[in-house]
This record gives sequence, C-alpha cells and structure tokens, in this order.
Amino acid sequence: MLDIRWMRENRAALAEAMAKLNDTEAPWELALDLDAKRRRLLQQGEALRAERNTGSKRIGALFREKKTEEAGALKQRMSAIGAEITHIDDELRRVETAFHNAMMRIPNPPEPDVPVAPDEEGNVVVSQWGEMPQFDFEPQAHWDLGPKLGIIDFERGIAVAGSRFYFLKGAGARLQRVLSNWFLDVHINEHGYTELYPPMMVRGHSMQGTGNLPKFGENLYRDAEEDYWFIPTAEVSITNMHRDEILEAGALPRYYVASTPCFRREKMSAGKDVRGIKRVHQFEKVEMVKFVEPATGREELESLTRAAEVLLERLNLPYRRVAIATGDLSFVAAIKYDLEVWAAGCREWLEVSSCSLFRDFQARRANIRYRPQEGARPAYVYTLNGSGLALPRVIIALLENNQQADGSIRLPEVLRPYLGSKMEIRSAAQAGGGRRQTQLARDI
RNA sequence: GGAGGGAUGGCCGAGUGGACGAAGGCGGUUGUCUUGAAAACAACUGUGGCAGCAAUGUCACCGGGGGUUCGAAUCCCUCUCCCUCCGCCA
Repeated sequence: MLDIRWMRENRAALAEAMAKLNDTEAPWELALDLDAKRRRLLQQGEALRAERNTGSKRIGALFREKKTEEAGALKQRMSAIGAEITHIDDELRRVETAFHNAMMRIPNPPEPDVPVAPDEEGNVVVSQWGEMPQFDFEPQAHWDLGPKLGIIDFERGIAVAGSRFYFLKGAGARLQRVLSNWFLDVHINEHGYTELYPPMMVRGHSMQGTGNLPKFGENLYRDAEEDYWFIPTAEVSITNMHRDEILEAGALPRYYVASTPCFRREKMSAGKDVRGIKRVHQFEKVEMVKFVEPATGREELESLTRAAEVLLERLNLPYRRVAIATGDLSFVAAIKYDLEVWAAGCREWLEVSSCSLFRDFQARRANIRYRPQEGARPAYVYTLNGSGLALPRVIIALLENNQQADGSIRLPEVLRPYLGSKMEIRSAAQAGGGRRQTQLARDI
C-alpha cells in the first residue's frame, strides 16, 4: 500500500510509475477521488460530533442541576444531530471501503534504475557467473535421470496426490535435506540470519499484508472450512511476524531465515513446465526476510542477493543475475533481481531465487513500524526478501550439470561435511553386485 | 469436541451509562534536594486521522466489527484471541 499523502502530492510521478509498470488497471485516480470525498465527509462528521459531545456533556450537567426540561429540549436537538451523523457515517463507510479496495490494488512504483519495458522481454541480465558444463555425450534431463537413479518417483507422486506431485526418495530426499541444512547454516553462521520455524498456514489478513491477497488468491490453497491459507512462501509468515508492532530503536536490522514447504496452485501456468520438478504444487524453499531502516534498503538488497549467489558459486553452478523490468515486476516489489541457474539437461535457465525490495509497501499493509530514535515517532520499516534458495531447481541443476557418461552424479565438494562418503549418486544396477549392492539398497 | 472464565495505556490493575483518554501502582524522562548516588518530593510520560506555515484546534481509539442511546470502556449482538477443567492426540 502506498502513502496517500505522497499520492496526493505527487500525482504526476504516480501516473508515470503506473505507466512504467504497464498497469492500466491500477485505480489510482479513483483512489485520489475517494480520498477527497472521504476527507470531506470526515470533516463534516467531526464537526457534528464535536457539537454533540459538548451538547451531551451539557445534558449530563443539566440533569445533575435538575433542570430536566432544558435537558429534554437539548436531547431532542442532539437526536437530530445524531441522525445526521449516522447518515454521514454510512456514506463514509461506503467511501472508505471503496477507497481501501482501490488502495490495495495499486502496485508499488519501481525504483528509478529498474529497466523500463512493458513485459519480461525487457528483463536485463546484469551479471553472469561460472562455466556452462560441456559433455562428450548427450546430457539427460532430470526427469529421465531421476527415475533411472531411483531418486525421483513421478508415477507414485501422481498416484498419491495428482499431477505436479512427486516423491523424492533415498539419495534424492537426502540431497534435498542436506542442501537445505547447508543453506541454512551458511545464512545463520556467515550472514547473520536468525532461523525460524514459521506457521505454514496463515490467516487471510496475513496474505493481505504481503500482497498475495486480494489480487492473487487464485494461486493459493486454502482450507475450505476455516480461514486458513497455505503459504506459497515463508515470506508470508515471516513478514507478518511483526505485524502491528513498533520495533524499538536499535532493533533493526533484523534478518530471518526459514526452510519451509511452499504450496502453489499454479493455475496461471497450466500446461507450462509440466515435466519434472521445475514447477510443482509443493516444494521446499529456504527463504530470507529482512526488516531494515529505509536509508539502507538498497545496500540490504545487494547483500541479500549476494547471500543467495554465494551458495550457487560454492556449488559451482553457473548462474546469471537478471534485473526484472518494470512490466514484469511483481505487484509489491519496487525492484527485483532473479537468479537463474543453468540446467544442462533441459537446457534452460531456471529461476532459483527472487530477491526483492518492497520499501514500506508491505510494512504499510501489515502495519510494521519502528522508532528511528528513542522517543521519536514511529515510521514504517522497509522489508526485503529473497530465496536462498529454492530446492527442486537447485537439485535439477546439480543432477543435470554433474551427470557422468554412465548416468551417475558426482556431487560438489562443499557438501562433503554433510554427505560424508556418499558423494556420488548411482542407480542400484550401476552399483554392482554383492555387498555394495546391499549397502546401496540401504542408502537408496 | 464439551463446560466455564477472560481481553483496559510500556507493564500490573480499578472502573457496570454522563465530570473517563480513563483511578492507583510499577517502569521511564525531567527537575528540586545531595559533593555524587540512593531515598524523598514535584512535573511530565499512548497512537493515529483531519484542518493549519505554525502555535494549535478537533475527532477517533479501553481485543476487532456491528447495534441500542442525547451520550458507551460500561448495555446488546457477533467475530478473533487467551486461560482453566473434561475428552482426544504426536
């Protein structure tokens, strides 16, 4: 949500921002009209209320003085004013509801250096890291590798839960758990984050705080009987953790990290990315969320993005940082970088992280404030978040990029402290007979 | 799932229709006293909307929403959350 005062005083800048975002539906003009109407009604109502307050006090006094007749007459006048107030309040309520709805549908204006373009065609690769692996054989995609190695089971996932579900099994499930642990450990030990175990179902108002509702409800799962919504990312629970709070001076910045499942209906992407585990209804993600002082917003975005990039570098996965163009920016983000990792089997750049600065847009919706100095008036915090990282697509890249001619996978050295001797993934058939096979049967 | 009890300022807690933005206490800030500290005493000590250059004025807020009334922290309805006991469960 934007600051209505800023909107009033910066009409031209607002119009320009909406044009840049290519959002022709944003009801910003309506919001400004309703705001003017709202303030007019507010003033009328308050003038009447002031009159009634003094009148009512007078009535009380008159009764105490036993001047009941005078009090009765005054009572009648106040009754008339009361009716008028009711009338204005009704009107005001209608206007305010409409105003609020309009405000909730106005997106966050972009930062000045966001590439301006109507859609994702305008996204700009700002940096690239690493070498794309070369093979002297035809590299396979993970949807072939996974089942052959016995570490991803699509058929049974679909049988149990329907399309876009899967089992990770044996070394596959372990790889995900190990990666998740390592990501968390790096963020906690090296980047100063505090680990959380957050709720994975939340109330509707929390979805509003992060901007997932009202506009994007169709991508969310919800409980049919009660007001519970499944989080599409831990961002929702963590950002709302400090809702309606005033953080004391010195409490910022706050860095949080959590590994959680994410639930997405993917209704909007029907038929897209249907093979493999690229786009699924449930996936694990390590999410970083920051609450910071406004002046530090941009540098915090840079360090957040770096915290995610470092993981890819240590895994030796080639990736690129993409600056998202205005027309492709999410509703709540003021600026966003996507990190895309190269997957050699399906020959695609896969988004594994999305790092955004929201300025005070989410903080206004969720009412998260801080005191700049002790005793100072509260101000809205800036929030940021980014994945560090989304697990399935990292697994895809690790499998596809590190595959050997025989179909086995060699995992990066950085994971050795977590994997011990299990640095290779092989199918049961490859493992050979005898003792080794039973060993692997136990492993896989 | 059943029965009951609650939600008041940073914290504790009083307030059952009018003088209540809210007693009292704790905490905090400032001052007096003191060489300094403590104690004592005194004053101040919530958030937000609107109007205004400002001083300031005004309105709202006693968990959320709605209602009754000239007037609601107080009465009624409803929702949310918390606590206790029973049941069930990891």
